[in-house]
Amino acid sequence: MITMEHPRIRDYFNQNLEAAQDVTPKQRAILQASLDLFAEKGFQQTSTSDIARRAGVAEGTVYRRYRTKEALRVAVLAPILTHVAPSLASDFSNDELRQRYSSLRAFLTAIYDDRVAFVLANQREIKVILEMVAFDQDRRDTVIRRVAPVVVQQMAGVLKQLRQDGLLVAWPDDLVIQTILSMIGGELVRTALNLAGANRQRERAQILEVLVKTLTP
Amino acid sequence: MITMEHPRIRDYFNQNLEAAQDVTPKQRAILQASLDLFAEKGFQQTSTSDIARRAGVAEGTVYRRYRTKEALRVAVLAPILTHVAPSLASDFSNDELRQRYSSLRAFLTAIYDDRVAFVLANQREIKVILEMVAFDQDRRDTVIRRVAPVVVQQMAGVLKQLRQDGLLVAWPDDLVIQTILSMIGGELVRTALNLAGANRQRERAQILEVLVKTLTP
DNA sequence: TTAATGAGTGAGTGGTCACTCATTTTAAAA
DNA sequence: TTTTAAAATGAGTGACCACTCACTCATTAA
Repeated sequence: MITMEHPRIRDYFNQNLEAAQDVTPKQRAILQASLDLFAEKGFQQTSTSDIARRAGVAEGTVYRRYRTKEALRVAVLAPILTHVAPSLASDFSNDELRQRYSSLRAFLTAIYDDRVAFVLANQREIKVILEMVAFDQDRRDTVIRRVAPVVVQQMAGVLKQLRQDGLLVAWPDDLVIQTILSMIGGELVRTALNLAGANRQRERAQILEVLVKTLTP
Repeated sequence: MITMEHPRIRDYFNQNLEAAQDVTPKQRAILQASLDLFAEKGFQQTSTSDIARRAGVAEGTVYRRYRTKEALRVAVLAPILTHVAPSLASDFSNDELRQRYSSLRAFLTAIYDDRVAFVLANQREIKVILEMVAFDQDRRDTVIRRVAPVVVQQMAGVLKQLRQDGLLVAWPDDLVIQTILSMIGGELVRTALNLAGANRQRERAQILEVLVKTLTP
């Protein structure tokens, strides 16, 4: 289901913060306010006094822990990129799950719903990451080198099995993954641009139809 | 060919400026310098004194025609969005061109090469537009409502003919276009992320193979 | 009870920036 | 040549912003 509940980065982020006992309540408020404001207005458009006001804190308090505004951004995004995001990546190599993907359609449906729900549930956080990464090739490389292998590895197992069962074309894994993610990404962009029609279910069925046709041997 | 020459937005932009006789040379220099600097450093990071210096003009001159920096940004991007970009959209409804797309593969190859070349040749200008649109839903809607119909209309003619000739699946135009653009977009993202392998030609062939398989009846 | 610690404070600082305006330059009209 | 209107100038201005620092105060150790 597209509308199913999905783990929100924000929740993991907060749990992560509460688990860290060296972070005071005010510092936690600062990190949460930063994440919110960066997502709402963008990093540049957010002033440190904005953050202090939203966190209910003096501006100096912001600078007690974080030497610069940029360091604050890193402090907000680093845990998301290192702990939170990977732990949210669906574990397709999980044996139990692998059983369920007895057909190509079932597998594609699962991935589609999972990824769409994940992105929709975490739009704001993803936006902040994209903003940081957009004009910085080095950071782009860092992020992608952390995420890409996980994605490929997660999917490799299922793809192999589907191929053995004669349910999947004999294309290289890279190409299959790129095809799936391109179609899902295209749909998400369409949604972000408000081009999606009223009937989400119908569009979902169409996209899945395209993918099934494309990836059937 | 991916490496073929492609019209650059910048060139059309300059031609557009020279055609407008009510724009003084200094005002033209200001618009050109703005586009360059916005693309190089981003809008926020570009100061009006930067623009004046680059244009070889006093800062007051910048404000003679444009009352705010934001108005200057609009003045730079408006012609690109209204005149330049549409005139650069490949005219697939052109009769001569339609003759050439006698096969689905020929059509897809043409679109792929055209769009990839266009984006690569105009990365900087596209970046400026994306930057403006990223945190502003209204502007996003404005831009998309100007661009989307053109794209759909341009392609509708060829798609109809291909379908009549039995060369294209009987899916709705929207879905076909979304599929094509998703795969091309995916490849561009892959390139932007430095994930593309050394062999561009091979990847191009693979993507086209996927699209041909997907869109053949 | 006193001393030490460190999180928190907020007025302050230097610097930058978007924007203004009194003045000068330019060039076309008279 | 003189007049005139528009274009251009650039020093100036107030607002804002990232960041600092001298100080407060609650908590904990001695």
